[in-house]
Amino acid sequence: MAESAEIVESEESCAALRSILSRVGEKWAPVVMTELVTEPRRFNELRRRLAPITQRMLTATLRGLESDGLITRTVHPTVPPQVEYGLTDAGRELLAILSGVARWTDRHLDAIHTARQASRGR
Amino acid sequence: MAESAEIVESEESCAALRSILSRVGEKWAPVVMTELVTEPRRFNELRRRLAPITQRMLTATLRGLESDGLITRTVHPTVPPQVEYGLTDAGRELLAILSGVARWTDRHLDAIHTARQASRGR
DNA sequence: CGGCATCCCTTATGATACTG
DNA sequence: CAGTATCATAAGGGATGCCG
Repeated sequence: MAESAEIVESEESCAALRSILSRVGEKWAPVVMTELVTEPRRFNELRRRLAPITQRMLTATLRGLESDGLITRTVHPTVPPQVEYGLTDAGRELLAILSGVARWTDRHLDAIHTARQASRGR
Repeated sequence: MAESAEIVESEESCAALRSILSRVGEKWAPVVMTELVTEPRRFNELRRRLAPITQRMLTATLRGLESDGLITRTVHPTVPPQVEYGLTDAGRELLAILSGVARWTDRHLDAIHTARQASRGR
C-alpha cells in the first residue's frame, strides 16, 4: 500500500482491470464509446458513422460494452423498433481516462514509431 | 478541437491509440509492466514472479511492449547470458495512466458485476 | 539462462445472407 | 430498423520439447 506505483490492490481488482483493459482494447470499442459521448445514438446511426464496421461487430461491441456497464441499451417499443445506445456515467468517466491515454499516445507518437522500426529491423 | 470530449485528433493518432489500448489489453501486459516499475528484472525472475505465465507468453509480451517503446531489453554479453528488462520513461507514464483505470475499476466494481449479472440473465 | 519451434484450442474479426 | 445465423480467417494463448 505504501508503494505509490502499485496498480493492483486485490485479486478481484486485478481480474476486473484486465477485463476492462481488454474490453476497451477491442477494435471498435473506443470509437463506439466516443460516438456516444455527445448524445445517445441508434444502431444504424452508429453503423453509418462508424463505417466500414460490420453489423456483426457493432452488435458484438455494443453487447460487450453494455455487459460491463459502460453503455445503456434502451428499446422503444415502436414499429419499426427503435433502440438507443448511450454512455453511462461510469462509461463517461472511463472515456475521460482513455482520453488521457490518447494524449499520452500523441505525445509519444515518434517514440512508438521509432521502437516499431527498430523491432522490424530484427 | 473545440469539442472537449473529443478523444482523437487525427487518423494516425486514432490508429496509434487503438494499437496501444489493444497492447495493454493483452493478458499479461499490465502485470509485466507493473513488475518492472520498481526496478529492472531478468527473464526468469519475471517468469517466477508472474507464474503461471508460460515462457512463450512472457517472451511474446516482452517483445510486444518493447516494440511499442514501453520497455527496454538489455543484453549483457556474459556467460550464461543475462538479459534485463526495464520500463522506459514513456512506459512509466503510461503505467501511471493505467493506474487511473485501476482506480476507476475499483470504484465501479459493483456496477461492473451488476451489469454482467444482468447480461448473463438474457 | 533465455529463449525458439511446434502443435493445438479458443477467441476476435470479417463477409454474407436471412429475419421479426 | 435492428438485429441473428452461418461460414471462414486470423490472431491470442497454452503445453511441450529442443537449443546456443
